[in-house]
Amino acid sequence: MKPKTELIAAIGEATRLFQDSTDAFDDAACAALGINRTDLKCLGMIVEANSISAGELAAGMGLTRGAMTTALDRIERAGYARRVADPDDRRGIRVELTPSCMRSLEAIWGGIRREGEAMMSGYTAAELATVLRFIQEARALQQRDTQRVRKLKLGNT
Amino acid sequence: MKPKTELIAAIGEATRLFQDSTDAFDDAACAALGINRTDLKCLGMIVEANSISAGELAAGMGLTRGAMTTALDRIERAGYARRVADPDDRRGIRVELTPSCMRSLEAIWGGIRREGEAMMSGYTAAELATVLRFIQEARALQQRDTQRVRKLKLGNT
DNA sequence: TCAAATAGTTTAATAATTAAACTACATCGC
DNA sequence: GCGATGTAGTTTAATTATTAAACTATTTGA
Repeated sequence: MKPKTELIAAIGEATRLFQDSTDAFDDAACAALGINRTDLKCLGMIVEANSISAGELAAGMGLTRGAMTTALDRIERAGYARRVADPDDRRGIRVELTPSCMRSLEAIWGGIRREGEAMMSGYTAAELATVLRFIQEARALQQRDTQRVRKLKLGNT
Repeated sequence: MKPKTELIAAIGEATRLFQDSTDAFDDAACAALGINRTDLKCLGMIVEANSISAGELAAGMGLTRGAMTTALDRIERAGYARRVADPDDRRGIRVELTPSCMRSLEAIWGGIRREGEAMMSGYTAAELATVLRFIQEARALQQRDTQRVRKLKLGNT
């Protein structure tokens, strides 16, 4: 077994490479769908929520409502989502994926999801529990540090 | 211990959340530095390479050389990198980080790197080896699937 | 019931990117 | 050596994405 310091350095590097590879995957997904990264992230949020208002979407995306309007115009024109009237608020709309979009997302992510599950089934439950704990701790740490960085003002000293 | 199917589902979800949190961290880093995501990714590539030509940078970023010129203009104006003449090719330039940029990057990433190392030191060497293997397998799988998705043409059926 | 707030759209201006033309230098075949 | 061809980076014009702010329609609540 390698010493811990080496393993720790290797995990740091591997994590960075994994993030790069996630980025490349998302780029390929955008190219396949013929949309940009903003719109892909938007589709992801709609999938999570199942149905979501334009305002909630804008807030979650970190976009202005104006930008959200044009993004939804693009996405709707591409046939991936639809605005539907909000039954509870006549000013509002809700956004839903089209069936065609769900099929496309499945064509892109279905394979890697199934392969990932197969890969993970090669680990013992104890190992999986370790991996899960690791990922959750890493995320918690990263979220705390994001708070710290948000307060950071760099004077470019 | 939870059953494996539950652990597998939980790891999938945790990975997604970790990616979102990485995205949020990078956004905060951009805000602190006063640059955009393109330029942040660019700084990351320069850090990795230590010194890199404009053309290599453009290729790595997936940008045209024209876009690279304007990105480097922005980054140089912000004081984070410098063009220096390539000693081996009088047409070429090489890009390097400024000392000020290195300090800013350390101010942003130094904390999380140290905290990450401290967090990992709470795991046994065997556990770390499992985590490392997991991340590397996940990346390999994702890279194979990226290839597949690159060939995918979706007719939006 | 009317004033203030909210949801979404529109508009004008700005920022980032591409494609293509351009300049300067390097390299390859003769 | 020398000219043809290729390469590195920049410039320019057009396109795309985003913001800020004004605007319309509706809701909320005093």
